[in-house]
Amino acid sequence: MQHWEYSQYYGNAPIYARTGGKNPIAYDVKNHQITIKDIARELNISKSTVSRALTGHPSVKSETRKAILELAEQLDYQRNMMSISLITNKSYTIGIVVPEFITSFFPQVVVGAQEEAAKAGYNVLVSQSNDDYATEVANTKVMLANRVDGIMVSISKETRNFDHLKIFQRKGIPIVFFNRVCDEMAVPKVVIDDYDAAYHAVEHLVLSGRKRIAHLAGPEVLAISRKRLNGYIDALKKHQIPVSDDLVIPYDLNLSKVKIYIKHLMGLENPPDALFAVNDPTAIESMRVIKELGLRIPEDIAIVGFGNNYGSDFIEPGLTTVNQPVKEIGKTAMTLLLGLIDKDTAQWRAVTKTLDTELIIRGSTIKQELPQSKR
Amino acid sequence: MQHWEYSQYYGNAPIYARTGGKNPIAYDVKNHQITIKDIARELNISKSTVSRALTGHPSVKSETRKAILELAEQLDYQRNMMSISLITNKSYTIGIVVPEFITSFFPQVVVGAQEEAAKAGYNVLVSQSNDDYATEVANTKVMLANRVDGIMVSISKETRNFDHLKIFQRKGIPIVFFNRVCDEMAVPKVVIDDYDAAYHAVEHLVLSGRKRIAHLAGPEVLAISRKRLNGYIDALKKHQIPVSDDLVIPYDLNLSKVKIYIKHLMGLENPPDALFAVNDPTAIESMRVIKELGLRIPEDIAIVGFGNNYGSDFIEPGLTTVNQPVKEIGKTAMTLLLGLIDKDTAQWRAVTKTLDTELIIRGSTIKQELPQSKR
DNA sequence: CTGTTAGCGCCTTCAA
DNA sequence: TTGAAGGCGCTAACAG
Repeated sequence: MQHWEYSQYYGNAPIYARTGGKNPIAYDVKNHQITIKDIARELNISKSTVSRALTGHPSVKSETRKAILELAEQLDYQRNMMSISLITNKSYTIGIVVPEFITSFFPQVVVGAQEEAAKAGYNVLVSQSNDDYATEVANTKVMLANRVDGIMVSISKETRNFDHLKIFQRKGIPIVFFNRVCDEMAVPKVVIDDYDAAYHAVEHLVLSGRKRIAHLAGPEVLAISRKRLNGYIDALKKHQIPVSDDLVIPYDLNLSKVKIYIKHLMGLENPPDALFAVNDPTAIESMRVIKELGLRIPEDIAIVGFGNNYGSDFIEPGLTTVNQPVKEIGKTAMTLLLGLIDKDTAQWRAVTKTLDTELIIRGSTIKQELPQSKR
Repeated sequence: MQHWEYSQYYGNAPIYARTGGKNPIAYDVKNHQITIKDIARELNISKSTVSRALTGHPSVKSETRKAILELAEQLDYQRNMMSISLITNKSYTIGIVVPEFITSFFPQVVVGAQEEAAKAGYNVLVSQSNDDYATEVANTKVMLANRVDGIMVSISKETRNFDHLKIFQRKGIPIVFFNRVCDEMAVPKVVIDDYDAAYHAVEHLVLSGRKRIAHLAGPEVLAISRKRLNGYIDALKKHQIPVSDDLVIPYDLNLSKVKIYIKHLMGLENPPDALFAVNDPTAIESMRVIKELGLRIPEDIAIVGFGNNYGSDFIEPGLTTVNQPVKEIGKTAMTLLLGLIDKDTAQWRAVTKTLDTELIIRGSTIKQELPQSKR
């Protein structure tokens, strides 16, 4: 039996040394991962046989195979993925491009996507753009340079030109959009039914007796904003409530501006009795400002958000909002993406998966007995 | 390593077909990244010359160089990092191991680290363990298999055995711990002064007149928990307040158990008049339960959290908590880590960087006029 | 069943 | 200033 030992000096370069063999060998561990060559040399057989044994090829004498596998385990051999990548021209890496990492939404999507990717042996490279177009472009270049096998994208609020993403299409690298999608590209998308969710959210306000419902709308560039706006409009129309331009505020998702808009709205001669905010952070910030103005929620004004983000349950009153299956979005997008890799581009189908949402009703629209709803 | 500028054609479709040359060539874009070989063949010169020109080696006739660079730009040549990795035995990838991705803390740390890594041309591979030991071990194996050049680690709450991390040390792959560090490993660490921060947080409670201060303490395995506990104890001692075992609740960071503990505490014959929670999510959940019990914050019981997480400013009342420089933690850890890469292990120094914290006082400890403090 | 050879894309001697 | 050859670690095709 051979005997291997590690030197215990943490400060010094750890030496991987073998004693007692016919040819005592010493691997400087730093910069020397065990290779097939090492195993072949040690057992005095050819590299190809070692490779075959390690890859499970049947044509290896069981005796030889056993010796190889044993030694490999002993030496803690790990196949160098770089060479594989070089051969297959694949990186086994998926890029994920998101606009931000501050709210819990995108991190959670990434977690879902990650788990799916891991199952298939893929790694995930995440980049966030701070909702900045130039950064997004730079990030996608990095993805390209890293030869990602596919990308999952949610665009920044500034992105109007999609050339940096079309490059991927051209190179045959599959793209899947999620959440904030690009309408002009015919690629798979994972979304929720923003229109429908918004419609129901606003209808909920109407049915609870509100007549003047304001909307803090997101940037028009984002399909997601347009759809939510349309849902808002159609819900009002359906219930014969006039859509007033005064009450629809276009806004760029910059939270620091919410205060201005809310003060403006509440200062109107005929202020709104409800607010539908394009997302939860906006809704939450609105609530803060409204409370600062000394108004009561939901008595003076009801609030509905969108996203069921972290915090929307413990703010007071609890925020009525649209829940979306966050992890599921990540998983679905990744599954779609992995399905496209290694497939001929001719077979790509621009499917759009629409996941279900659910309106979660809390104290910001309906006065509740408890300080807030149970979880 | 030399830098190579890429073409900036955003608007035009970079076409991988060149017309008008003596041998018009067209590359099937799918699965055919432009290589040095392509350029050499096209210009009818040797591959080595092309390589030299692209890497900025001076010994290339300026005429030849120009032709090469031009064609490279035209064809949008991008050096294949895999071959470089194969040669240098480096992946230009840093692994980051975190316990969770739900609260904003770790995502923000990752963003900070990412930015630093990108500057140095490194990519970042993130894995989260869901605070599960087995997952953490599996994730580190993935890091290893991917030949990361270094790892940044914050351990899970279950991790008591560090063999999976010591492997990196042995292989000469640098490690830097942050936030939740491992005391028994002599490697660089980035932390905040948990003891000091806890001390001041508790002292703040004492100075505001509280006498019976409870503590929901984190798992003893985590140094971070022990330090916060010690800060708590010493602050009490300093002010001649007896430390009562009844008021120190050991808890495993599982939020669903908070309710039990709070009910227990508030049901005591002599209930606490203040609570120091080991982190913000715990503090926030405690506030929820306390409000459910019909008690007032801060009149009946004051609350202090730790972390200044997302949400601690808009919960009501605002949560007094310890702010930590989140992005800075990521940046610092990454800088330390990058400094170790390519250095001889003998030169590694187990420095510990301690970043400054700040106690943010809000309505959960001091009654405030406004619904909550301004941002 | 096993060994030899070639090649993935790139860089780096060595030679011209 | 340029070209040819070798090698990074691995797999696959082709011989034995």
